[in-house]
Amino acid sequence: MISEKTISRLTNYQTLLRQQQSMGTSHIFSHQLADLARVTPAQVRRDLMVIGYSGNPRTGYHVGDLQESLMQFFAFSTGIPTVLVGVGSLGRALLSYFMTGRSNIRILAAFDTDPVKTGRSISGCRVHPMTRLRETVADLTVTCGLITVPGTEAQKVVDALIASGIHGFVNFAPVRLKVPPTVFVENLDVTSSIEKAAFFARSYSLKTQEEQTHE
Amino acid sequence: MISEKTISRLTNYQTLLRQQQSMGTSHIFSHQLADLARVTPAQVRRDLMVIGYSGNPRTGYHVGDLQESLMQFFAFSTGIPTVLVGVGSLGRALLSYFMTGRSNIRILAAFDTDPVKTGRSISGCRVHPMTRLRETVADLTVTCGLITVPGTEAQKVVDALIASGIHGFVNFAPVRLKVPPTVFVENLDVTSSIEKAAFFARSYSLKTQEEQTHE
DNA sequence: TTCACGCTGTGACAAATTTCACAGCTAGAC
DNA sequence: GTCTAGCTGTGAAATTTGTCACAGCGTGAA
Ligand SMILES: NC(=O)c1ccc[n+]([C@@H]2O[C@H](COP(=O)([O-])OP(=O)(O)OC[C@H]3O[C@@H](n4cnc5c(N)ncnc54)[C@H](O)[C@@H]3O)[C@@H](O)[C@H]2O)c1
Ligand SMILES: NC(=O)c1ccc[n+]([C@@H]2O[C@H](COP(=O)([O-])OP(=O)(O)OC[C@H]3O[C@@H](n4cnc5c(N)ncnc54)[C@H](O)[C@@H]3O)[C@@H](O)[C@H]2O)c1
Repeated sequence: MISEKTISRLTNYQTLLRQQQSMGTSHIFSHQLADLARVTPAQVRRDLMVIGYSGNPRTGYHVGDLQESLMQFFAFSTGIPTVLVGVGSLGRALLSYFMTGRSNIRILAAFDTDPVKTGRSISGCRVHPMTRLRETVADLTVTCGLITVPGTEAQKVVDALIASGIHGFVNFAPVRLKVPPTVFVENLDVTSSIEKAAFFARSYSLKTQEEQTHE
Repeated sequence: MISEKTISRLTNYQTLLRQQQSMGTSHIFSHQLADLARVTPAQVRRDLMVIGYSGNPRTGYHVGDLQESLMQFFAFSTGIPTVLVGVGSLGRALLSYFMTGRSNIRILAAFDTDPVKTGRSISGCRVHPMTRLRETVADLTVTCGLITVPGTEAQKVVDALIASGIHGFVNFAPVRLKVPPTVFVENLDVTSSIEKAAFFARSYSLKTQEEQTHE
């Protein structure tokens, strides 16, 4: 079994490699990739073991080949098909970002209960009423659902999407969803992240003050 | 030293306890809180050790007292003062969400380089030009900076905020920032999270198919 | 051709994190 | 008062995650 952390780092390497390739880098050493990703060289080498790509002791990793191996490992060569539920302020921000495709993520359709929002397109993405979820999703082989509805609605929305056959979610609502073990949920709780940053900010800034006092 | 994971869970407990209290719950057992947070009861008890609050074997934890202890541990009784840099589509979504304060997070000011956006208020938050960053932040004792500028700009923005004395950041740009060890950065990379969810979605759905075949 | 340098791949080790399991306690029953 | 069921707090074990360190290899130099 392969850990979440490893997957996160591997997707990060993918992004960094794409950048490097566009800058004309043809080969890269583990310590260089490590610097970019802010991890140790040993970590990079260990992570790359799991995808089975081998580098060369003298020239390092071939950027193009490594990208190819990563692509194959993730099997996302044609982009990641997703749907978004909840076309509020956050939903619209995500649509405007991902519909002007700078990434390999494709938002194929959006859904909302509000009749004011349905029937038209936002940032080039069609917004459907929730009643049409099942039939629309069935046609699309969607890999991942983006949940941007209020917290109170999130559970029923995810239940409906699971019933339509989706196994992966990114949940922006500040609630822990209840899902079967065959479904993966990545929670992106902005509030929680700010609280975390604030906690460490305080503790780091206290540490800094102490050190200054001791000198 | 206390780990990031523990802090994340503790902030989550805080949110859940707030909800429980508003529902009239006066006491809660570790296994109940664990169910809500989707962790094990032992995990809850171990986490609560670090804040020094003790429960009662017969009645569990007193919701009000525990919240009080958490408040004191995090020292955020007056809310978390933040500033936001980059009033684009994502920045505006965050402003509209946090300025209609449902949480303890306060966005005290926003900044942008675009003269079209500066000088006015968005969702009740004043948007300043970047040139006024230093003086404005100096007046405010800000704990956390929210970075919602394009990836290419993120490093210079964070450098400027660090120079103004901010030690904590939530970074939405898809780049790894370079910061001194006295500064904490929480990266919220939406693209990366979707890729992660898509990877596990696929592997879970393959597993499901296999099991069905084996039967 | 031979050598030496500096990298990769990986077994072994170390650290961090989670879970186990149980002593000790406490409120209610009787 | 005494007993007991079922919780908490916490050492110790287990598991997960990251690092070390070095054998082995490929390349360019001589
Ligand atoms: N906006 C932010 O920056 C921000 C920040 C942190 C967290 N969040 C979270 O993200 C979620 C969305 O936030 P928002 O600010 O976009 O809210 P919003 O109120 O602007 O939008 C919510 C949208 O969901 C739709 N909706 C409601 N119930 C629905 C249902 N059952 N099915 C389908 N659609 C439904 C509404 O019609 C609306 O368009 C919330 O859970 C919020 O807590 C948002
Ligand atoms: N919008 C989304 O849903 C989304 C999703 C994933 C990631 N992101 C990331 O979040 C960031 C912002 O995204 P966005 O969609 O809001 O972009 P945007 O282009 O809509 O907004 C960026 C804002 O930053 C301002 N800006 C540019 N350079 C600046 C500087 N040096 N100092 C201060 N302000 C500056 C611009 O004027 C603009 O208002 C980007 O890094 C993007 O990759 C956004």
